[in-house]
Parts: sequence; C-alpha cells; structure tokens
Amino acid sequence: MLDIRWLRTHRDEAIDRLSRRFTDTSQAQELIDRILTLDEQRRHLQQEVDALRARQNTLSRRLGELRRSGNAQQAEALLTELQQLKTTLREKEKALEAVQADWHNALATIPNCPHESVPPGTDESANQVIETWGSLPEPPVRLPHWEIAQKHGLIHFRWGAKLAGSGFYVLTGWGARLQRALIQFFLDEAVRTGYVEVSPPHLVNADTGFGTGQLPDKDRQMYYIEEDELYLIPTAEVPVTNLFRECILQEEDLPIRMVSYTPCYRREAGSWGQLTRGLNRVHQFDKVEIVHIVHPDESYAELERMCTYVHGLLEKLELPHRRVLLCGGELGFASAKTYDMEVYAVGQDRWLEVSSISNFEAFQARRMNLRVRTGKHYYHPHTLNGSALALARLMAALIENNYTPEGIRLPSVLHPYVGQEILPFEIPLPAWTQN
RNA sequence: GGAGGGGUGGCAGAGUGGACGAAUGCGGUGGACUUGAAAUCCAUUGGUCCGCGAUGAGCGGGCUCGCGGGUUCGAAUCCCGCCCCCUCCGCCA
Repeated sequence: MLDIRWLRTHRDEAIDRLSRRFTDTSQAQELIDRILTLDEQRRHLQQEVDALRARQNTLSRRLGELRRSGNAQQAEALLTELQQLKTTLREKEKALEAVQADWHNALATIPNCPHESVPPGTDESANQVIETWGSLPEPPVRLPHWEIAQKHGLIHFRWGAKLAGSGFYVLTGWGARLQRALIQFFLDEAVRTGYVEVSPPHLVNADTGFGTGQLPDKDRQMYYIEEDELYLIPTAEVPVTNLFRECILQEEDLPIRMVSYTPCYRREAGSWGQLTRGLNRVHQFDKVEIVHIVHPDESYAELERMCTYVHGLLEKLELPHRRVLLCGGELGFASAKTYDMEVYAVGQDRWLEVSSISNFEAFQARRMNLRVRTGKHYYHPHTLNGSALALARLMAALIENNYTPEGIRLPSVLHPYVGQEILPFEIPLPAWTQN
C-alpha cells in the first residue's frame, strides 16, 4: 500500500515512478488521480459525518440530563430533534461508507512505486544483466534434466501427473535424497550466518494474504480452500513476514533476519508450453526463503547484502549464475526493486531463475500495519525477502550441468549432506519404480 | 464435532443503558526530595481518522472495550452472527 499522505503531496513523482511499470504514463496517471479524487470525497464526507456525530453526542448527553432533572417537556422536544438527526446521519454514513470502500479498494490495488534505479519497461527485454559469475560448460552431450532424471530414476513425472495432474512430480531415490540435502545445506548456511529459523503454517487466512500483497492482486494464483477460507502459501514470505502484522516493534529489535523452509504452492494458471517442461514450472516446489525487516535507511544496502549472500550459496554449489535487475513491468505487485539470480542449465542452454530478491520498502509494512516506535513517534520499517534458494529449478541445473555417464557429480559442499560424491547410476531402483 | 468458561488500555483487573476512553494497582515518562540510588510525593501516560496550525508544538472533533451487524436519542454494558483462547468429552498423527 502506498502512503496516501505522501501521494497527496507527491502526485507527479508517484506517476513518474509508477510509469516505469507501464508502456506510458497514462495508466499510472489514471491510478493516482483516481485515488486522489476518492480521497478528496472521503475527507469531505468524513467532516460532515463527524460534525453530525458531534452534535448527536452533545444533544444525547443533554437529553439524559433533562430526563434526570425531570424536565419531561423539553426532553420530548429534544428527542424529536434527535430522531430526525439520526435519519440524516444514517444517510451520510452510508455515503461515507461507500466512498471509503472505493477508496480502500483503489489504494490497495495500486502496485508499489519502483525505485528510481529500476529501468522502465514492460517485459524481459528491458531487464539488465548486472553481473555474471562462472564460465558456461560445453559438454559433449546436452541433455535436459527431465530426460536424465527420468532415465536414471531421480524424478517420476508420470507419477506426479497420476496423483495430482500435470505440473506435479515425484522425487525418487537419489533425487529425493538430493532435495533433502539441499534443504538441509541451505538452512545450515543461513543459521550459521545468524538467521533465526522459522517453520510456519502452509495455510494462511485472507488478512495474511493481503498483508504481503498477494491479495487481492494474485487471488487466482493461490490455491484456495473454500470450506475453511484458507490459502496455500505461494512462498514462505507470506506467513513469515506476516508474523509481524499489527505489531509495534522497538527500534533495537531491528534488523530482523529470518530463514524459513516451506513448500510453495502455485496454481500457475495460464502457463504452459516447452519452457515449462520438467521442473521449470511446477505447482509445488520446495524453497528456503530469507526475510528481513530493517530500518528504512538501511534497506537498499540490505538488498545488496542479500544478493551477496545468495551469490555465495551459488558459488559454493559451483553453478554458473548471473544477477539480473528487473525492469518496472517485471516487478511483483509489492516490490520497489528486485534482482533475480539465474543459474545456467546447460542441458536446455537456458538461464533459470532460482532466486528473486526484493525490497518492498514500507509497502508491506503499511498493509500489515507494522510499525517501529521511537519515543513518541512511529515509522514503518522496510521489508525484504529473497530465495536462498528455490529447489526445483536448482536441481534441474545441478542435474544438467553435472551429468556424466556414471552419474551426477556433486559439488564438494554437498558431499557430507548426500553421503556421496556422485549420484550413482549403477545402483538401479527396483523395477516397480518404473510403473 | 459436543458441553462449559473467557476475550476491557503496556500488564493485572473493575465496570451490566447516560457524568466511561474507561476505577484501582503495576509498569513507562517528566519533576520534587537526595552527593547518588532506593523509598516517598506530584504530574503525566493507548491507537487511529478528519480539521486548524508549518509535514513542529498545540488545540478541536469523530471512531476505537476480540470482529461484524442490530436495538436505542444514547451501548464496554442489551440482542444476533463470527473469530480466538482455556477446561472437559469425542475423534485422531
């Protein structure tokens, strides 16, 4: 949620920054001018209603006094006046209520203003590759992970489809073992770095979905359980950030740095095709997420620190990767600035997004009503989060880049976690796994 | 799922239709006393929206006693629905 008071005095700046998300300024201008108009109306009606209520309060109190002093005649006259006042008040209140609803709805559906360093643009082509690490392997054979994994019993795609439908998969044998090792490795790294580990519910209510900005924006992208009015989390960001919804923190509580492993559930409505084969786009994947809450002056330095941390993980995994600055149109609804970390997957000859690191500034804190107290004053802290890291695609890259006829070679950092230096192919799974 | 009890300010805890934004205690802040501290005394102490004011201090008004609706001139208080917590029963990893 943007700050309405800031919008009142910074209309042009807001339009300028918001325009980075669109093809031209007109869309941003419409959004901003609509909320400013509604805000005018709202404040005007509020004043009228407040005045009527003040009068009602005064007269009601007087009526009580008259009754007590036994002045029945004057009391009757006052009662008639108050009954009329009540009618007009109800009409005004209704009008105010309607405008307030529009006002809230309009404000809640405006995306965050991109930071000034965010390039304008509406699609991938406007993204900027900031930095690339590692050299791209050039193996004699390039195989996509779904072929390798299927043939050698790491992943069973048909089973996934059978159990839940397309876009689901079942890990088997060494595939399942690799995933478990990666989760453990990422959590250990984070805890060693000083993060506090959090393991939250995978189902959340609508207030929680609203707090981080998934609702109402991403309504159709989340799985919804109607009977209990609960959403399956699309990322740990949602429950972990919302731990602080409706909270007042002390300044010494900051910075808060949390890490959380959860599965992520995403409907991915409308996505299909060659680019979504195998593990590239699935309805459920595992992810270790880091969530930070920091002082507003610190948030952009913190964003860089998070990127450095994620880069460190990828380096330990010996994967070629690059950092991409997203353009305005590619930003998520709540984000002011986002870097993606992409890993090169040689079998597909493609860069796969394995981490998305964002600064939401005060956008989420405002939605959640999260504040920090300093003496008599309050401010909204900045929230950030990033994947560290997302597993399905990372496994895809590990499998493709480290494929040998004997098995999948593992980076040394994973050896203790897997108990192997290689995911060997010569130990076959039982025949029934081919069902 | 069933039965019962409960949800009031930072905390504890009164309040069952009007003088209640809310007694009292604790805590916090400022001050007096003191070399300093403790004790004591005095004052002050929630959030939010709107207006005036300089985006400050301050002043005025509205809303806020789990949440939403209703009754009433007037609701913390009465009625209805929902949520959460506790106890017992049932079910269950």
